[in-house]
Amino acid sequence: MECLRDGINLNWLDRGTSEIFPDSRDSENADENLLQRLKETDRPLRVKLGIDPTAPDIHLGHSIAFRKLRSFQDGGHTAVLIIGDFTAQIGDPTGKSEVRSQLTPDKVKQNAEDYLEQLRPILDFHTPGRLEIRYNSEWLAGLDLSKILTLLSTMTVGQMLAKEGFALRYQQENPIYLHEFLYPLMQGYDSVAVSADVELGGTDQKFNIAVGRDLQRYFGQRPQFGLLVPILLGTDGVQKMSKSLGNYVGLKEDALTMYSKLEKTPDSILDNYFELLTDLNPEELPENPRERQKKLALEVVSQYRGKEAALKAQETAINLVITSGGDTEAVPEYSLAEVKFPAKLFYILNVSGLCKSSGEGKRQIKGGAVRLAGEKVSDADLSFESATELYGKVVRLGKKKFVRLVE
RNA sequence: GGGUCGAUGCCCGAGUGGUUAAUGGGGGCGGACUGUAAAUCCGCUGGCUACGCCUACGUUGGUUCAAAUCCAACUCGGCCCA
Repeated sequence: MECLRDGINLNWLDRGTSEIFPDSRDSENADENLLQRLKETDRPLRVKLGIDPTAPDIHLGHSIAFRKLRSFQDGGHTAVLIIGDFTAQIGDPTGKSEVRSQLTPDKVKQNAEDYLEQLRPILDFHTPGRLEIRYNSEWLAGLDLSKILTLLSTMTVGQMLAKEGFALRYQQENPIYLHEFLYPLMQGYDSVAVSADVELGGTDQKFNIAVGRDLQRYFGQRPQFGLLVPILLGTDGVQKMSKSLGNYVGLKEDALTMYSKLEKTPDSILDNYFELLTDLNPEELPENPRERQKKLALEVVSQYRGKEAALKAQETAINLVITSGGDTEAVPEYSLAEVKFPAKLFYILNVSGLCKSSGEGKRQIKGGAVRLAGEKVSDADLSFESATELYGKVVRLGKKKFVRLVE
């Protein structure tokens, strides 16, 4: 992924790419063949990627598009990050999406900063000209009604209803609000506002990106290319990765947590994860599925937390299983300072975050899931008189959740 | 605006006056097995430091000894008509 003009090496373009459109691979026409366009261009292309500042943390699922964006950066192009502070108020109707809470400008700003912070390991923030950050309220907030009507008049209801999400909801007789129709148009207008040459997005963004092309054409611009990346499946291997489903790996999680989640990646999606989340050559991966899981976990954690932390997480993870808490160094700590004694164990399970509630804590003990300093606890009402007797001990829930109790 | 149907626990979905946090499925969590996987089997699946006390079937009132179940108004949705 070297140079701009004689960029012979464009292999990165296809890795983990789900679809590029328009897609005429044999064409010499740079308007319908992105590869051709990349070879011909005499200036950095403007590669747009929109982010939604409603969710403060991002996970590996989001990382795919950003990784692709990084590839463009490394190829000498300009990443144009659009922070959808304005569109966030409407909510992308892609997916189920319901009423969105209105975010205050401050909140949006803070989310955006958090977001950018998490992207540091992925994107090139330093090389001049490689990154441009824009807020779409800049051009959307000031649109007047006549302009909005112009936007609206470029599409028909039939076209809107062709969008997968809408079609489904319409068919299932679920409500579709009129303002939701505006979302694709606003996102499309973003492309006009920043003169995008390429827009990246998940496959679920195809419609919106296509609208961008239409609008650019309408406003006399050269239409952008759409480059779609797959939606990453969650660690359950079935549903898409999402925080609300709990099958995610967050970009700002600690090394051990990330490692623990990744090392149990289901076999069925392991190859997929390697392709989308790493740059490793499939040929060079270990044969043994268990070793592959470890390799994946190590590799991905290294990207975000550094190699050293990743290796340490791996070591800790292995030790934890073997010794049930022998090497406790990397285990998250929980301070008992706030706990009032005498205290029940199920209460500690709750406040330390191991369980969602005291009730769950009690149930887990009954179910034989809880160990204290390696010993299985069977008394659901086990209580402790003082904190000192617990200092340094590791509480374990199930196989992979640990907390070390400290002063 | 009119008519009509609907709103149940994370999700779907039973229940239509009376033990009981409320059948069942999914999902989730835990146990066995294993490769800390998949498949399979089993258990758990409102909250509270808890022999008891709270809060729950769209909202608010009402009828009743008793209501998720009956009544009224309201809110929100679907469909049909305009």
